[in-house]
Amino acid sequence: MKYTHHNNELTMNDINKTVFLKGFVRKKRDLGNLVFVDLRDSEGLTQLAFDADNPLKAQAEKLKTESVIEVGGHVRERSSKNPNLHTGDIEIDVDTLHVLSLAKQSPMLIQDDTDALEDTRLKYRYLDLRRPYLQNILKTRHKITATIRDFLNSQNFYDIETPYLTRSTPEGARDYVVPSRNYPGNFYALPQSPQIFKQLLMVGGFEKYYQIARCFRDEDLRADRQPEFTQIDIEMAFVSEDDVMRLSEGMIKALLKKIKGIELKTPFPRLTYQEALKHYGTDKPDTRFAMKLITLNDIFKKTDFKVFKTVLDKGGLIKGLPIKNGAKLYSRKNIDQLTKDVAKYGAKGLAFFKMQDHTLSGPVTKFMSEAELTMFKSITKLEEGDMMLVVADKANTTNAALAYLRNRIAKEQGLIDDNEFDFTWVTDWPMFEYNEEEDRYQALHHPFTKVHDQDKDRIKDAPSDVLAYGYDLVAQGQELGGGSLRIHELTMQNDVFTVLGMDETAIRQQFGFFVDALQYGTPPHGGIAFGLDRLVMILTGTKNMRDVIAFPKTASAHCLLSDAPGEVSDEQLKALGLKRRE
RNA sequence: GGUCCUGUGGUGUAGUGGUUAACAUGCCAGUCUGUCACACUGGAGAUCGCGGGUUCAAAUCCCGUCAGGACCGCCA
Repeated sequence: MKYTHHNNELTMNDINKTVFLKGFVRKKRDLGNLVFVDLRDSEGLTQLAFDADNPLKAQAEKLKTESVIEVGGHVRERSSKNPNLHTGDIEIDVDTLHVLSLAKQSPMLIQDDTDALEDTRLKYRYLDLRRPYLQNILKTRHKITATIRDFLNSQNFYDIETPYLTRSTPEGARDYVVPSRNYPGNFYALPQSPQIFKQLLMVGGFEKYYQIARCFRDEDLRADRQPEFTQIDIEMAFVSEDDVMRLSEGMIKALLKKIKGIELKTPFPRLTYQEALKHYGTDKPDTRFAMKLITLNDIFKKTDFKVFKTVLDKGGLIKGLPIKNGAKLYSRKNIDQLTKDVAKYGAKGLAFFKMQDHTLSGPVTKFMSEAELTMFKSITKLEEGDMMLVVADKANTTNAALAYLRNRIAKEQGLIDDNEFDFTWVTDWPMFEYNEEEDRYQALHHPFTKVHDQDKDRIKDAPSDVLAYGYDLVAQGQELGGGSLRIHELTMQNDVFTVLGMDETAIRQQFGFFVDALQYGTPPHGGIAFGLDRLVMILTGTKNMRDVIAFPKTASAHCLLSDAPGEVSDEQLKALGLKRRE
């Protein structure tokens, strides 16, 4: 099929040219003795005109919406122009028309303001994808990956693929698992990330590696989490934390310039993990607005207020979220609602303090001494009309609840500028975190993260105090990427495995090949991985991850288009050595 | 695993105990020479997600179930 132009191209400069166009019939306007057809392709719209004396007019009247057609004709000036359309000054006087593919009635309107609900859109994703909105996002996604590849190629990185069929490893997310035909009863696992393989590439002597790699995690989903997602995976030998962060900043800077025309300032600000938690209650703070949390433990050291006293006796945390002019903005009823909403984070209550008529009021003030009130005012620096929401609970609960409130209230009060791009590093992560339910330590980042030099001799003695060379890149309150320097010495790696509760047998069995590799000369190395899907969301202003993926899955990991997952035949099961239960 | 929201012509919605199940859009037919959300006239199109229960009577109330969504847990 030949065509001479796309549908966004023709203008007054092309008058009288003979052209061939193709595309979908977007809309037909039949005025009786005159028929107009909007022709849509991936680039835009062109209007076709069929006059009263055009022998093709009868055929045009019968055209079905979304059919694929091919037309030939010549470009002419419109007698009434459409200033909203790039090709709005011209139209095509058609002299050949072929229907290449007849369309039956579409289950949804193929326009940006489609009225279809998301499950319909996912079932007929190929129709949904015709909408300019999704076309533009996926085109931007392409531009983003192209820019990233250009940037990393220019820095002498090699793009190397790693296996999708690999080995299940303990720790981390639940694996997607693939049965082996050659080894009945054994399974491959799809990678949660290329972590081990990219480290082995460093051992293999490649000093700069990257890959835009698919990753798979069989966990419950969210608006910003899909079961398969894409990472921009980077690893480098002989580098410091600063080297990796500087490279990442260069890449993000190049992206924002190319995609948004924004000149970002580098280096990005840095916060330690401890600072982030202290000021924002979360390891992924939205730093586009202030509203820093204030720790209030000191004020209530000797309090008579039972709720607070109990919390402090158990080593808990009392923190406040200051809200400028909040005293009038938030009524008792509003606060009751916030209290309810914060319960899902485990917070059992929400106290408030209001500064009105230069007096501190609130349900807790009557339990406070004059000295405590004075101290409260001087620590919180509340001004006339301000309010403070206070949570007293286990540290994790207090932080989670207040971090939620901070984001929510900032949104409600319009404190967030959606066009502001704010990238921040969160550094100095603890190596381990204690899991109370399972009564064991877990790696906060992953078990291959290198610990700070000054901590390396006390990994086994004081796991909770050990810090790691880890760094996350946070933007708009989302974790965009994370990385670390990696362990390249066997002793440190073994110490970490030991803290994680693995004895020598377990280490051999699960990571034997990896531990072996470390013993043949391992360049010190480190790297980072960015969530491509989230990056595209931020750069296209999309709230829903499904909109940045061509064929996404539902919140229950179901593909409505192909109806995956589906059953397999008894023959297939037999070949794999598998049996159905019951 | 848990909490909450939603499910009504092709599509999106209205309908809180008795309606001819309403509206918009799309679709079909007709009129129309400058539309571009064309306009106008007429028409077809609904097992009210599914199963059970309450009731003289259920789209509507109750229970269960399925599907979609948001969130908590989970996601090294």
